[in-house]
Amino acid sequence: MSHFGRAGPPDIRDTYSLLVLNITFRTTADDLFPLFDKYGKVVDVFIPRDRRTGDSRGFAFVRYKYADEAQKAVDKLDGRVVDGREITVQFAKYGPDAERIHKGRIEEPVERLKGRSRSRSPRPRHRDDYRDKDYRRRNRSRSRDRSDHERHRGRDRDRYRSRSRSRSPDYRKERSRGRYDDDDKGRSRSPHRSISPPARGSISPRRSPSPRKTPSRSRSPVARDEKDRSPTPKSVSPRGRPNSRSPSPQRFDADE
DNA sequence: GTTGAGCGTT
Repeated sequence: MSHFGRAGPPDIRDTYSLLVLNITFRTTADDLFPLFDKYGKVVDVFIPRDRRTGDSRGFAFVRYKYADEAQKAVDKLDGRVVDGREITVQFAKYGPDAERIHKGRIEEPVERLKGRSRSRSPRPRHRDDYRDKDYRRRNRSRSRDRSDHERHRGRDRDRYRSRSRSRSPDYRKERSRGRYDDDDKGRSRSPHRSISPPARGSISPRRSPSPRKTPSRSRSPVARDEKDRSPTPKSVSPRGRPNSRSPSPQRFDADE
């Protein structure tokens, strides 16, 4: 596939990694290999792609055997138009294992800085607030696994939702906190109001299309008690049958 | 089918 028939990094002992950016999404390692191999000995060419879709991310890693050749390739291929797109070739700053890289060369792993190496350079936010870009950046840094439930669909809607959740409560606190607070309090303190569904302001994480048919069992035992007791008060005898229908007979013991 | 700043896999 992307690799030369190998699965994983071949040998990064003395290789120089080059980062190729701005490449087309259709460009594959096979297309870059001959291009980079012309300027030096290319050990391996890897193009990070999505694990689900399998699409290229738009950048590739070209590993050279010698730094001089890599430098030459950078100087020659940097700015070269590939597949109708100007690619950007530069030395990789970070290694696959977050190891220290000196001039694109992967140096020996440093135990002391290993934990700290994770902290990448704090790149300034270029765009104002791109949702798609943001999720990609975060996922790449934190988790490689990202959901594709909404990749190119419902950007406005998603953005709104995200904003609402992302926004700190303080933001709306100044605005609707007073009103909501009052409402919440009145709703919470009012015993006559059983359970009130979240009108708005609170979105349920998951909606159950098929509600349970037995809410009285674990919902409100008191209601059941009252119901049972009403029609058949004799049935429930605290003395005759201490624990036959009582949901919590321990109470009696505890009470005593 | 879409996109475009960035740093990687058995």
